[in-house]
Amino acid sequence: MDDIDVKIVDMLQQNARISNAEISRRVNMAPSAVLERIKKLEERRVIREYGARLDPAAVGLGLLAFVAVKADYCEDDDTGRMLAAIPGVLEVHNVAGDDCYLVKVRTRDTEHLGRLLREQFRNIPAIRSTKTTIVLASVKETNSLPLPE
Amino acid sequence: MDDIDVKIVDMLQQNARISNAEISRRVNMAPSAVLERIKKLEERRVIREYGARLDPAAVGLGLLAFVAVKADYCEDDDTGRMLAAIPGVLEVHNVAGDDCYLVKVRTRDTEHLGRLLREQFRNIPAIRSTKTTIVLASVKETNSLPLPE
DNA sequence: TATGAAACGAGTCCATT
DNA sequence: AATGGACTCGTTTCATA
Repeated sequence: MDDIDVKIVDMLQQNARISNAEISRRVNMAPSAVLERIKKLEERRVIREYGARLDPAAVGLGLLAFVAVKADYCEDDDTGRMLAAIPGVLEVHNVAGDDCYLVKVRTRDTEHLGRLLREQFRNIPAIRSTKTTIVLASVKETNSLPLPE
Repeated sequence: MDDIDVKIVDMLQQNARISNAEISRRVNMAPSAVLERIKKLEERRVIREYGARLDPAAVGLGLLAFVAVKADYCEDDDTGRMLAAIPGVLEVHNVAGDDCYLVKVRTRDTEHLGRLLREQFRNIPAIRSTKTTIVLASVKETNSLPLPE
Protein backbone atom coordinates (compact mmCIF):
# COMPACT_ATOMS: atom_id res chain seq x y z
CA MET A 1 0.00 0.00 0.00
CA ASP A 2 1.70 3.17 -1.18
CA ASP A 3 0.31 6.71 -1.08
CA ILE A 4 -1.61 6.23 -4.30
CA ASP A 5 -3.33 3.11 -2.99
CA VAL A 6 -4.34 5.04 0.11
CA LYS A 7 -5.80 7.81 -2.04
CA ILE A 8 -7.69 5.31 -4.15
CA VAL A 9 -9.23 3.41 -1.24
CA ASP A 10 -10.15 6.67 0.43
CA MET A 11 -11.98 7.87 -2.68
CA LEU A 12 -13.79 4.55 -2.89
CA GLN A 13 -14.64 4.72 0.81
CA GLN A 14 -16.15 8.14 0.31
CA ASN A 15 -18.02 7.28 -2.90
CA ALA A 16 -17.95 3.72 -4.17
CA ARG A 17 -19.69 4.70 -7.41
CA ILE A 18 -16.94 7.05 -8.56
CA SER A 19 -15.69 6.07 -12.02
CA ASN A 20 -12.21 4.69 -12.63
CA ALA A 21 -11.73 7.53 -15.07
CA GLU A 22 -12.39 10.08 -12.35
CA ILE A 23 -10.03 8.34 -9.93
CA SER A 24 -7.33 8.22 -12.58
CA ARG A 25 -7.66 11.96 -13.21
CA ARG A 26 -7.33 12.69 -9.47
CA VAL A 27 -4.16 10.62 -9.09
CA ASN A 28 -2.71 11.58 -12.50
CA MET A 29 -2.52 8.07 -13.87
CA ALA A 30 -3.84 6.13 -16.80
CA PRO A 31 -7.23 4.49 -16.19
CA SER A 32 -5.73 1.08 -16.91
CA ALA A 33 -3.16 1.52 -14.14
CA VAL A 34 -5.86 2.48 -11.66
CA LEU A 35 -7.92 -0.52 -12.70
CA GLU A 36 -4.94 -2.80 -12.00
CA ARG A 37 -4.45 -1.30 -8.56
CA ILE A 38 -8.11 -1.62 -7.61
CA LYS A 39 -8.15 -5.25 -8.72
CA LYS A 40 -5.14 -6.00 -6.57
CA LEU A 41 -6.61 -4.20 -3.56
CA GLU A 42 -9.74 -6.31 -3.99
CA GLU A 43 -7.70 -9.51 -4.34
CA ARG A 44 -5.66 -8.72 -1.24
CA ARG A 45 -9.00 -8.04 0.49
CA VAL A 46 -7.92 -4.57 1.56
CA ILE A 47 -11.19 -3.62 -0.11
CA ARG A 48 -13.78 -6.03 1.26
CA GLU A 49 -16.92 -4.95 -0.57
CA TYR A 50 -18.84 -2.03 -2.00
CA GLY A 51 -22.20 -1.16 -0.50
CA ALA A 52 -24.96 1.42 -0.54
CA ARG A 53 -25.98 2.73 2.86
CA LEU A 54 -29.75 2.97 3.06
CA ASP A 55 -32.01 4.92 5.37
CA PRO A 56 -33.11 2.15 7.76
CA ALA A 57 -36.42 3.86 8.51
CA ALA A 58 -37.23 3.99 4.79
CA VAL A 59 -37.16 0.20 4.63
CA GLY A 60 -39.13 -0.34 7.82
CA LEU A 61 -36.26 -0.79 10.26
CA GLY A 62 -36.63 2.30 12.38
CA LEU A 63 -35.35 0.81 15.63
CA LEU A 64 -31.69 0.24 16.43
CA ALA A 65 -30.56 -1.67 19.51
CA PHE A 66 -27.47 -3.25 20.98
CA VAL A 67 -27.86 -6.53 22.83
CA ALA A 68 -25.25 -7.83 25.26
CA VAL A 69 -25.50 -11.62 25.32
CA LYS A 70 -24.23 -13.94 28.05
CA ALA A 71 -23.65 -17.51 26.97
CA ASP A 72 -22.27 -20.67 28.58
CA TYR A 73 -19.19 -20.81 26.41
CA CYS A 74 -17.87 -17.60 24.95
CA GLU A 75 -15.35 -19.47 22.87
CA ASP A 76 -17.94 -21.59 21.09
CA ASP A 77 -18.44 -19.90 17.75
CA ASP A 78 -21.68 -21.75 17.01
CA THR A 79 -23.61 -19.33 19.20
CA GLY A 80 -22.08 -16.43 17.34
CA ARG A 81 -23.01 -17.95 14.00
CA MET A 82 -26.58 -18.60 15.12
CA LEU A 83 -26.87 -14.99 16.25
CA ALA A 84 -25.44 -13.80 12.93
CA ALA A 85 -28.07 -15.76 11.02
CA ILE A 86 -31.03 -13.97 12.64
CA PRO A 87 -32.64 -11.44 10.25
CA GLY A 88 -32.04 -7.91 11.46
CA VAL A 89 -28.79 -8.83 13.20
CA LEU A 90 -26.18 -6.66 11.51
CA GLU A 91 -23.18 -7.19 13.74
CA VAL A 92 -22.05 -9.87 16.16
CA HIS A 93 -18.90 -9.21 18.14
CA ASN A 94 -17.19 -11.54 20.53
CA VAL A 95 -16.20 -9.31 23.45
CA ALA A 96 -13.98 -9.40 26.48
CA GLY A 97 -15.67 -8.94 29.83
CA ASP A 98 -18.82 -10.15 31.54
CA ASP A 99 -20.75 -10.74 28.35
CA CYS A 100 -19.77 -13.01 25.48
CA TYR A 101 -21.32 -11.15 22.56
CA LEU A 102 -22.33 -7.67 21.64
CA VAL A 103 -24.99 -7.70 18.93
CA LYS A 104 -26.21 -4.81 16.80
CA VAL A 105 -29.75 -5.31 15.61
CA ARG A 106 -32.32 -3.36 13.61
CA THR A 107 -36.06 -4.01 13.78
CA ARG A 108 -39.27 -2.22 12.86
CA ASP A 109 -40.15 -1.24 16.43
CA THR A 110 -39.91 -2.34 20.06
CA GLU A 111 -42.62 -4.94 19.57
CA HIS A 112 -40.64 -6.64 16.81
CA LEU A 113 -37.49 -6.37 18.89
CA GLY A 114 -39.22 -8.07 21.82
CA ARG A 115 -40.42 -10.86 19.57
CA LEU A 116 -36.92 -11.28 18.12
CA LEU A 117 -35.38 -11.58 21.57
CA ARG A 118 -37.99 -14.02 22.82
CA GLU A 119 -38.35 -16.15 19.72
CA GLN A 120 -34.86 -16.06 18.24
CA PHE A 121 -32.25 -15.12 20.82
CA ARG A 122 -33.69 -17.13 23.71
CA ASN A 123 -34.01 -20.21 21.52
CA ILE A 124 -30.26 -20.48 21.15
CA PRO A 125 -29.37 -23.12 23.77
CA ALA A 126 -26.14 -21.66 25.12
CA ILE A 127 -27.61 -18.21 25.75
CA ARG A 128 -28.01 -17.43 29.46
CA SER A 129 -29.27 -13.88 29.37
CA THR A 130 -29.55 -10.75 27.23
CA LYS A 131 -29.37 -7.10 28.12
CA THR A 132 -30.77 -4.71 25.54
CA THR A 133 -29.83 -1.07 25.02
CA ILE A 134 -32.19 0.92 22.84
CA VAL A 135 -30.75 3.66 20.61
CA LEU A 136 -32.71 6.89 20.84
CA ALA A 137 -30.75 8.75 18.17
CA SER A 138 -27.59 8.17 16.17
CA VAL A 139 -25.33 11.22 16.21
CA LYS A 140 -22.82 9.58 13.84
CA GLU A 141 -22.81 6.34 11.92
CA THR A 142 -20.19 5.60 9.32
CA ASN A 143 -17.70 2.94 8.38
CA SER A 144 -15.27 5.24 6.66
CA LEU A 145 -11.96 4.64 8.34
CA PRO A 146 -9.66 7.59 8.99
CA LEU A 147 -6.68 7.22 6.66
CA PRO A 148 -3.27 8.93 6.88
CA GLU A 149 -2.70 11.77 4.41
CA MET B 1 -40.93 2.45 -3.08
CA ASP B 2 -42.35 -0.29 -5.27
CA ASP B 3 -40.91 -3.77 -5.82
CA ILE B 4 -38.51 -2.55 -8.48
CA ASP B 5 -37.10 0.13 -6.18
CA VAL B 6 -36.55 -2.52 -3.52
CA LYS B 7 -34.71 -4.72 -6.02
CA ILE B 8 -32.56 -1.80 -7.12
CA VAL B 9 -31.55 -0.71 -3.62
CA ASP B 10 -30.84 -4.30 -2.68
CA MET B 11 -28.52 -4.74 -5.65
CA LEU B 12 -26.75 -1.51 -4.73
CA GLN B 13 -26.53 -2.61 -1.10
CA GLN B 14 -24.87 -5.84 -2.18
CA ASN B 15 -22.54 -4.24 -4.72
CA ALA B 16 -22.47 -0.49 -5.08
CA ARG B 17 -20.20 -0.67 -8.12
CA ILE B 18 -22.68 -2.63 -10.24
CA SER B 19 -23.38 -0.82 -13.53
CA ASN B 20 -26.73 0.76 -14.33
CA ALA B 21 -26.78 -1.39 -17.43
CA GLU B 22 -26.53 -4.55 -15.35
CA ILE B 23 -29.26 -3.38 -12.99
CA SER B 24 -31.50 -2.54 -15.92
CA ARG B 25 -31.03 -6.02 -17.37
CA ARG B 26 -31.94 -7.63 -14.06
CA VAL B 27 -35.15 -5.64 -13.68
CA ASN B 28 -36.02 -5.73 -17.41
CA MET B 29 -36.04 -1.99 -17.91
CA ALA B 30 -34.32 0.58 -20.03
CA PRO B 31 -31.09 1.97 -18.49
CA SER B 32 -32.53 5.48 -18.59
CA ALA B 33 -35.50 4.41 -16.47
CA VAL B 34 -33.22 2.83 -13.89
CA LEU B 35 -31.08 5.96 -13.82
CA GLU B 36 -34.19 8.03 -13.08
CA ARG B 37 -35.19 5.74 -10.22
CA ILE B 38 -31.75 5.75 -8.66
CA LYS B 39 -31.60 9.55 -8.84
CA LYS B 40 -34.93 9.80 -7.06
CA LEU B 41 -33.91 7.29 -4.40
CA GLU B 42 -30.81 9.39 -3.79
CA GLU B 43 -32.85 12.61 -3.69
CA ARG B 44 -35.34 11.12 -1.23
CA ARG B 45 -32.31 9.98 0.79
CA VAL B 46 -33.46 6.37 0.79
CA ILE B 47 -29.94 5.79 -0.50
CA ARG B 48 -27.64 7.74 1.82
CA GLU B 49 -24.24 7.04 0.31
CA TYR B 50 -22.04 4.53 -1.45
CA GLY B 51 -18.97 3.25 0.32
CA ALA B 52 -16.19 0.73 0.10
CA ARG B 53 -15.70 -1.39 3.20
CA LEU B 54 -12.01 -1.75 3.96
CA ASP B 55 -10.15 -4.25 6.07
CA PRO B 56 -9.48 -2.17 9.20
CA ALA B 57 -6.32 -4.09 10.05
CA ALA B 58 -4.92 -3.32 6.58
CA VAL B 59 -5.02 0.40 7.36
CA GLY B 60 -3.61 0.09 10.86
CA LEU B 61 -6.85 0.00 12.83
CA GLY B 62 -6.79 -3.51 14.19
CA LEU B 63 -8.61 -2.83 17.43
CA LEU B 64 -12.37 -2.39 17.73
CA ALA B 65 -14.02 -1.27 20.95
CA PHE B 66 -17.35 -0.02 22.23
CA VAL B 67 -17.35 2.70 24.85
CA ALA B 68 -20.34 3.44 27.08
CA VAL B 69 -20.19 7.08 28.09
CA LYS B 70 -21.94 8.69 31.05
CA ALA B 71 -22.40 12.43 30.79
CA ASP B 72 -24.08 15.13 32.85
CA TYR B 73 -26.76 15.86 30.32
CA CYS B 74 -27.77 13.13 27.91
CA GLU B 75 -29.94 15.50 25.96
CA ASP B 76 -27.14 17.94 25.23
CA ASP B 77 -26.06 17.08 21.70
CA ASP B 78 -22.79 19.00 21.98
CA THR B 79 -21.19 16.10 23.80
CA GLY B 80 -22.34 13.74 21.05
CA ARG B 81 -20.91 16.01 18.39
CA MET B 82 -17.60 16.31 20.21
CA LEU B 83 -17.39 12.52 20.45
CA ALA B 84 -18.23 12.20 16.76
CA ALA B 85 -15.37 14.52 15.83
CA ILE B 86 -12.69 12.33 17.45
CA PRO B 87 -10.65 10.42 14.82
CA GLY B 88 -11.37 6.72 15.02
CA VAL B 89 -14.88 7.24 16.38
CA LEU B 90 -17.13 5.60 13.79
CA GLU B 91 -20.46 5.65 15.56
CA VAL B 92 -22.04 7.68 18.34
CA HIS B 93 -25.45 6.62 19.54
CA ASN B 94 -27.57 8.34 22.13
CA VAL B 95 -28.98 5.49 24.19
CA ALA B 96 -31.68 4.89 26.77
CA GLY B 97 -30.57 3.60 30.14
CA ASP B 98 -27.77 4.31 32.59
CA ASP B 99 -25.35 5.61 30.00
CA CYS B 100 -25.88 8.50 27.64
CA TYR B 101 -23.83 7.39 24.66
CA LEU B 102 -22.60 4.21 23.11
CA VAL B 103 -19.54 4.85 20.93
CA LYS B 104 -17.94 2.52 18.40
CA VAL B 105 -14.26 3.23 17.96
CA ARG B 106 -11.34 1.77 16.01
CA THR B 107 -7.71 2.30 16.94
CA ARG B 108 -4.36 0.69 16.16
CA ASP B 109 -4.05 -1.14 19.49
CA THR B 110 -4.90 -0.93 23.18
CA GLU B 111 -2.22 1.65 23.80
CA HIS B 112 -3.73 4.00 21.23
CA LEU B 113 -7.18 3.30 22.65
CA GLY B 114 -5.99 4.20 26.13
CA ARG B 115 -4.52 7.43 24.88
CA LEU B 116 -7.71 8.26 23.01
CA LEU B 117 -9.82 7.75 26.13
CA ARG B 118 -7.51 9.77 28.35
CA GLU B 119 -6.68 12.57 25.96
CA GLN B 120 -9.87 12.92 23.95
CA PHE B 121 -12.86 11.44 25.75
CA ARG B 122 -11.96 12.65 29.24
CA ASN B 123 -11.36 16.15 27.95
CA ILE B 124 -14.99 16.58 27.04
CA PRO B 125 -16.34 18.54 30.04
CA ALA B 126 -19.72 16.86 30.44
CA ILE B 127 -18.31 13.33 30.44
CA ARG B 128 -18.52 11.70 33.89
CA SER B 129 -17.19 8.22 33.12
CA THR B 130 -16.49 5.71 30.38
CA LYS B 131 -16.73 1.96 30.32
CA THR B 132 -14.89 0.22 27.49
CA THR B 133 -15.63 -3.15 25.96
CA ILE B 134 -12.91 -4.62 23.77
CA VAL B 135 -13.91 -6.70 20.75
CA LEU B 136 -11.93 -9.93 20.51
CA ALA B 137 -13.40 -11.05 17.18
CA SER B 138 -16.20 -9.93 14.88
CA VAL B 139 -18.38 -12.85 13.81
CA LYS B 140 -20.48 -10.66 11.53
CA GLU B 141 -20.25 -7.04 10.48
CA THR B 142 -22.43 -5.64 7.74
CA ASN B 143 -24.78 -2.80 7.09
CA SER B 144 -26.85 -4.53 4.48
CA LEU B 145 -30.40 -4.29 5.67
CA PRO B 146 -32.72 -7.27 5.21
CA LEU B 147 -35.27 -6.26 2.58
CA PRO B 148 -38.63 -7.89 1.83
CA GLU B 149 -38.77 -10.07 -1.31
C1' DT C 1 4.04 -1.61 -12.73
C1' DA C 2 2.65 2.11 -16.00
C1' DT C 3 1.26 3.72 -20.63
C1' DG C 4 -1.63 4.47 -24.78
C1' DA C 5 -4.44 2.79 -28.55
C1' DA C 6 -8.41 0.45 -29.83
C1' DA C 7 -12.68 -1.92 -29.33
C1' DC C 8 -16.41 -2.38 -26.81
C1' DG C 9 -19.84 -1.25 -23.45
C1' DA C 10 -22.05 2.03 -20.35
C1' DG C 11 -23.88 6.69 -19.01
C1' DT C 12 -26.74 10.32 -20.02
C1' DC C 13 -29.93 13.38 -22.44
C1' DC C 14 -34.09 14.10 -24.69
C1' DA C 15 -38.05 13.61 -27.76
C1' DT C 16 -41.84 10.68 -27.55
C1' DT C 17 -45.55 7.97 -25.58
C1' DA D 1 -42.92 7.21 -15.32
C1' DA D 2 -40.85 4.37 -19.26
C1' DT D 3 -38.78 3.88 -23.92
C1' DG D 4 -35.30 4.07 -27.66
C1' DG D 5 -31.96 6.59 -30.28
C1' DA D 6 -27.89 9.33 -30.33
C1' DC D 7 -24.02 11.00 -28.52
C1' DT D 8 -20.53 11.09 -25.10
C1' DC D 9 -17.68 9.00 -21.93
C1' DG D 10 -15.87 5.09 -19.35
C1' DT D 11 -14.04 0.27 -19.16
C1' DT D 12 -11.08 -3.15 -20.37
C1' DT D 13 -7.51 -5.56 -22.93
C1' DC D 14 -3.16 -5.87 -24.79
C1' DA D 15 1.26 -4.68 -26.87
C1' DT D 16 4.95 -2.10 -25.35
C1' DA D 17 8.19 0.44 -22.42
